[in-house]
Amino acid sequence: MKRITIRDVAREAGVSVTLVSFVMNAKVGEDGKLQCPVNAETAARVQKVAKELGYRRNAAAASLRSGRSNSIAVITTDIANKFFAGISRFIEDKAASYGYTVFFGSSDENVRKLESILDTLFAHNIDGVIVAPVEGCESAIKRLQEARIPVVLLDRDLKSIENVSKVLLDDKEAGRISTQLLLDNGYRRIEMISYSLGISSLKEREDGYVSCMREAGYAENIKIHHTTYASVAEDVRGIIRTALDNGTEAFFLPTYSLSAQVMLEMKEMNLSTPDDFAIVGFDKSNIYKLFSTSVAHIQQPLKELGEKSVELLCRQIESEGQIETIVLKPTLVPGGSAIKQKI
Amino acid sequence: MKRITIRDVAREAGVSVTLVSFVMNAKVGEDGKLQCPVNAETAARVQKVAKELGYRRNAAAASLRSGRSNSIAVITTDIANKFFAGISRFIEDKAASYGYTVFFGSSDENVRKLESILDTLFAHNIDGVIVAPVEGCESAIKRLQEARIPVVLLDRDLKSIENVSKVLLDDKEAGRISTQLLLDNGYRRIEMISYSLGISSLKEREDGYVSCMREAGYAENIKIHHTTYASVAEDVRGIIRTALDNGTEAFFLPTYSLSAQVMLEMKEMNLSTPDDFAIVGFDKSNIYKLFSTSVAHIQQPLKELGEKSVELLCRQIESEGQIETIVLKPTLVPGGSAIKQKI
DNA sequence: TTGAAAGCGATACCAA
DNA sequence: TTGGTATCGCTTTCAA
Repeated sequence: MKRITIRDVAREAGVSVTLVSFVMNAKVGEDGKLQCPVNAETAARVQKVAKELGYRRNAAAASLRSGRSNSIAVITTDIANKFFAGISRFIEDKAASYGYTVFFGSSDENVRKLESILDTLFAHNIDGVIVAPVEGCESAIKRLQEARIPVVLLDRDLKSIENVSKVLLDDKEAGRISTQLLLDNGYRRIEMISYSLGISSLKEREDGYVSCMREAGYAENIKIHHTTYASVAEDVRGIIRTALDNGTEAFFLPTYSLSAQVMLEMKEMNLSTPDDFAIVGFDKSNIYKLFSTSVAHIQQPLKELGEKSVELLCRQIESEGQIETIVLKPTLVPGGSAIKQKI
Repeated sequence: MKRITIRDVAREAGVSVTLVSFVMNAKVGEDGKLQCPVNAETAARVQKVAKELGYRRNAAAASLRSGRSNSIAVITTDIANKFFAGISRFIEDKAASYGYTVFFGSSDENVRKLESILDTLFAHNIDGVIVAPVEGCESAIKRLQEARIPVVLLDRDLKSIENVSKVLLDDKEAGRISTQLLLDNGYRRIEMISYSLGISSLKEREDGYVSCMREAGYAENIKIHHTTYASVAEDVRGIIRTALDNGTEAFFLPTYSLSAQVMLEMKEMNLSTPDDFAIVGFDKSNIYKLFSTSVAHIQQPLKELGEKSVELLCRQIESEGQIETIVLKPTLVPGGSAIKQKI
């Protein structure tokens, strides 16, 4: 079964391959008409023949000739991670609406892996990349830019990179409102557990916490514990034990996994919130509703994050140099875990 | 900045493009040597030059000429869904190890959407497809086969399709052991809530429940409630209310979303497990640990499911007609939600 | 072991 | 509005 080519369609329709190409690439205007320099009747005939013959464009040929591929890449740290999995879906749908197919890749917070994925994608002539940068990936991003591949940074900022669009959460604000909620409810000895990942989003969430504590006059209570993916379970256990002894009253947990880990540990140790600790978690999840006491948490606007990043990328692809940074606001979902303690 | 082509490398290395092509495509044998009909020294020189010049293969050109693309597609119903997001990650990694890049797509349980995704992928010359079939997609799958594109069915079976590899969970067994756990702990009035999706996996889980109940002599207690994604919240509430009145003792919940929904509703209604109902849930999640009482649940071997599907697909791509069906076993994770009721 | 040359199927340029 | 044709970069014969 031979593949139907543009030539077959041209022959059958009695026109040149040029016309067929025009018709097949024409966009439908707002008036419902095809936007291309082809006679409407001819165009209709070509479409009919193409359909009858079961013609499908060969993307490889188109890409070879045009240098574009109608596909974009999304590189997050882990597509199985709650936050990125949620966003990916919105990216996928939005990209499809622009006519782009999406390659997904997971970097595992690892520069080498990120570079190897980019290498593969280079070969595929991708038209643009949405990437959640990892520590130390600046040069990889710069190489993309040198190859004139449009880039959008998602979720994490790289201050040293210019000429990229960015779609970020107002992470500082997230840290602030979480801390403020705790302060408002009478907690003073508020601590934070974070990852030492060297990425802007966590850094900003920490900054938000710190500045809020400072402004409220509790600078001396500021304490940020740092852990890693590998040792989080163990570290969290230790942190909680110490906190019990030290009279810590509350924790701000700036990611889903940290929140889950703390909640698991509290369950294990038979601690309850807000009696033993008040907590504010991060990202949307059923766990916040299902915990013994509902847990207050920050919610990120996944849909906007995903869709905006596609929009900015497409804008760059279509007209080079259209750079923009979008910072979206977090929402604080209240919960029993951060209300005033019974005295 | 012009793109470096195979020609540039050839000129610089003083050899023909043919040789460069050979070298760039050579696989490294077990002995660490390149497996290609090229002098080892020449090959080394070519590799060196290619690296110096920063050569990157143009996948579009290669694909156009060879008809293959070194990329595969994975179409699940929703990449943001816990189960598929988890599996995707394993697929991605395994595919990379075989040298394949992966396109992901979400069908939303919708044949039309699945077909539209396949159309796009057709254009991209994909070498194979891993797909979680949806109700009524048989003809779409058959079209793939006619185009000689290798297919692996994942998670759900289509009895009427021949000549595909399949990677499935032993869903009937999952239904059986869940039900048996409840029976073993003294529950008799066990019911099930399921989706009316017309897919084999749910059907089999239901069959497992039914046959287990029957064999235990409680056929008259068999009851399966069916709901839909759109109305699950509302339906579950109703089902639970009715169950309270009717003296239902336990529920088997064959998906994560059903489990979560039931748990949310129970929390809302201030019901506890196993006192009000015993429950057995599905898929791995923190919610089962964090609920007031830990919840027993079925765990699927995500890693095996993902990796095996890539393996079977690659085997088919490499030697056409190598078909195999793999059925993996579920694991039952016990929990307080299904232990004997205090009397 | 090496090289020359013929396409793969589209797009894009130029001419009509 | 239409058509002819060079060309994108690679793989793949076939011949040397």
